[in-house]
Amino acid sequence: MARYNPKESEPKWRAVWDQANVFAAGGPDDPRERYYVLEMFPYPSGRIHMGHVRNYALGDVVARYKRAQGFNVLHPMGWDAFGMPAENAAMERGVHPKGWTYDNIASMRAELKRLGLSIDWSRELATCDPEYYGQQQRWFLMLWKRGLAYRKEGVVNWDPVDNTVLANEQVIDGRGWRSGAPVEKRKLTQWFLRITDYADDLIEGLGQLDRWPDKVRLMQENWIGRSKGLRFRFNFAGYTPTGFGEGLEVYTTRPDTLFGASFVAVSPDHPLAQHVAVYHQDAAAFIVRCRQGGASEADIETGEKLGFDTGLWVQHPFDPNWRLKVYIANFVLMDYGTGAIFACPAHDQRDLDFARKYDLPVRPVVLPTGADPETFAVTNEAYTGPGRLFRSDFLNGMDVETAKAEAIARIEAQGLGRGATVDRLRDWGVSRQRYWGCPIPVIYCAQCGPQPVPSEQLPVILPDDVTFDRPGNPLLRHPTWRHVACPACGGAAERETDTLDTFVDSSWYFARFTNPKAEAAIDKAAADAWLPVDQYVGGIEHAVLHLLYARFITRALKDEGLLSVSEPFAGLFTQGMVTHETYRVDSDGRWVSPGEVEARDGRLVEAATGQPVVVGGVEKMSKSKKNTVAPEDIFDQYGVDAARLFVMSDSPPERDVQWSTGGVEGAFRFVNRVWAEFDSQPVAAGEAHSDADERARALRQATHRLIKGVTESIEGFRFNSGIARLYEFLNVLKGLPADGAGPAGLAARQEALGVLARLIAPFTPHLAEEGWARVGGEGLAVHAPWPVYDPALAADDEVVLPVQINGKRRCEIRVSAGLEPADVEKLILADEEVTRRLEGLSVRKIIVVKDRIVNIVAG
RNA sequence: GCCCCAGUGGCGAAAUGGUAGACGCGGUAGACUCAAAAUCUAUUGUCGAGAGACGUGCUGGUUCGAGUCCGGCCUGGGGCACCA
Repeated sequence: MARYNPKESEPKWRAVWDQANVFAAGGPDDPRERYYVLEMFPYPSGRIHMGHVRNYALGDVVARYKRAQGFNVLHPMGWDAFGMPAENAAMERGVHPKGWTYDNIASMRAELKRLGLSIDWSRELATCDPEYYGQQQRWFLMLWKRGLAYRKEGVVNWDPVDNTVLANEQVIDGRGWRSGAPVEKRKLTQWFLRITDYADDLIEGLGQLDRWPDKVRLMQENWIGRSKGLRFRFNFAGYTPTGFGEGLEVYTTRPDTLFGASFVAVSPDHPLAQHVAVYHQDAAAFIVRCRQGGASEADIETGEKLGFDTGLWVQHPFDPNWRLKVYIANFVLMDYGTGAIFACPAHDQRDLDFARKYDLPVRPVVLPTGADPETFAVTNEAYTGPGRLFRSDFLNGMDVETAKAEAIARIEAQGLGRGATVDRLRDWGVSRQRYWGCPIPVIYCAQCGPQPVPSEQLPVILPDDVTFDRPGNPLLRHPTWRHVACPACGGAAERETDTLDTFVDSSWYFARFTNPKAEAAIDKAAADAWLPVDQYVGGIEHAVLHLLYARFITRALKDEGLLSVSEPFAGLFTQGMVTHETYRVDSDGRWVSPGEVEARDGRLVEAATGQPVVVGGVEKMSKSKKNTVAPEDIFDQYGVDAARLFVMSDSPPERDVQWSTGGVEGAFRFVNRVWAEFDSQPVAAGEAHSDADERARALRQATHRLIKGVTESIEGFRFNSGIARLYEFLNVLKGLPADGAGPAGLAARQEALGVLARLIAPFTPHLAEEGWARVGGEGLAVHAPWPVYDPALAADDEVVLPVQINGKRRCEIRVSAGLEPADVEKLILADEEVTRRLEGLSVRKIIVVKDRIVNIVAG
């Protein structure tokens, strides 16, 4: 009996799969029902990490299971290949982003292949391939034509050292994540995608995504942030600034508090503020101060409210004699609502802070239940709870919701405004001043304005001859690339040198996978056949950005006629992270990696120095904390199957899993023990033991229950429970005496092993093939159909019913399964032990739950 | 601050309102071995010699019966955040 050798076995089976091309998705004529499984494609950073192992192993379980169930499975892989790290590598190490990226892809592809994933590699794509991003340029131009892409001057985070725009995620504590320089707010003309056009639909669509985690749907809903309120205008009192004859429009969610109005405020970026600044030097200075990234960030952190009194006044909509001051205020955002508010300090904390600072009136108008209208006052904490309106004329006595509706109705009747919903969601700024991204296919002509690059000139390919010796965008200083003729007039013109946010690249790759070689961006027939993705698997960190952008782009492309679905992902599963203990040297606090730590005399020390090591928290594996474990090392030591098994066995897939050496060793032991069962020769049918038939039946029952259990666990994404069933079954199998099994016993064992090989196949595919071959299975395990259980065998014939007396378990009784409660009751009362325990008590009630439990209420 | 989720042995965890702790890790004892590793066997929630009692963050409630359902609190994690 040889020990299982994954190093020999695993590559062997991968070669067999490759040769038989078993993972290629079936074409249009394939009669099987289609099933599309997709994991979020990786960024080619260089090496795979345990998070990848977990993500792709989870997806692979689904893919292999569905294939065994008889589905025509599409399970592709690609690379989210554009992005900053490639440029950083170029700047730091002088390598070209393109070479760096494709090298990384090559090594990561090899690592992923080693994982034994059932991927259709013929569909592989990288977003940095011109065939991919060129198609993206084509549909980008379609969106522009429809007005879904547009240019706008917007305020961006600008890194003054790196000379580039930073995404919000790249700003840490007000500083650029790379340069460490304070980030400035800068106005730049940028390309935007009109995601706000789809805000309604994106919210409504969430309701149909019943195979998405509630958490993700909720996060998207919050992100879109719809609020209901009133949009109305104030007329100016006295002087009306030029251009504001229509008044000043504000948005509020609390129209009920209009009688508590104290002042009106506009954003520093509001046209009115700009207007005032023309005449007022102090106003101009105030606006500059608000704009300065650093200053305003700090103000926000301390929550300090700053304002500038414009000297203008507006009329209260319900009382023309009531005048309100107009301020420019730093806490009012231009890109939310109308960029202007009316303030009710008594019922809004920010307004209250501002009112206290500038000594403005605070008038409570909502009275909490039970409060005294004479004495109720707001001092330093605004009252935002429910109550009844008071000091509010026609709103008096109404609750907040009624008052809101009434105030809106009045304003509408007066023709000053309308009830409105406003979303927190902003349009998506997609311009990046980077080289390593998809060029935006636009040409700027001084005469003709922005022009789309003509179709025959697409794709706009990134030039290879660029330099990274200086910060900023290499495309901007390339000597020739951007100088082109205007497609309209033929005169001298310039290309757009910005590239698209990489989230654009990942917003449609799932559609491209359905036919990655298509002439058009999307092969409609293939996309219609495969989309939506039946099961998408990835990290929760993409709950909003990627998953929202993909939903948006899918809708935009549908409206463009390129797709037929609105929702790209019918099922979504968000898996947890892989964590590990952290270790630090006690004396100097240095992080040390698990491999550098060893136990000496019952204490942990750093192997190299002997210094004591303290165990820190369990955290996500990260290079900075040095708590990573390299997948390749694990594969070398324990094999791929053990690694796959462990990341799925120890925790439910949605939760974090803690990597531990002991844990992977346990998985490795299981692999070996399973192998030992496959490898053991069936005992020659000699003299059958007297209870051989009984044992055979018990094994068959266990086998069929196992099929049921594992199948249900996979269907419910409870892979850890499914694996526990397999462990359990192995213990049963090992516990059965080999001799005297008899013909029935041998047959049952043969059945058990054949079932086991197929049930482990999604988790440990290599071992499954080895076992399937050993037990004489037909063809390959990957081609073997998923076993079907016999319900009669999976059911119990006898059950042990616990007997409770007054809710406490006292004894148990063995009865045949399915026995009616009335009959159980008779048996119970006749039972010796029950009778003994009931001595001195009178039975009041007996509750029998069929095949479950008996509870006797006695007193 | 607002919104959401989770608290079960030494650890990761399991449990359609029905025997709490399956399965794994770790521990203990034993077998094999000259010895160790590996492997195998037994055992392992706490208290108790035992019968038994007590145990799912705390606290009330619903129920014949609550880890599970409902109310209040505590702790931890996540998301959003001058969003009017």
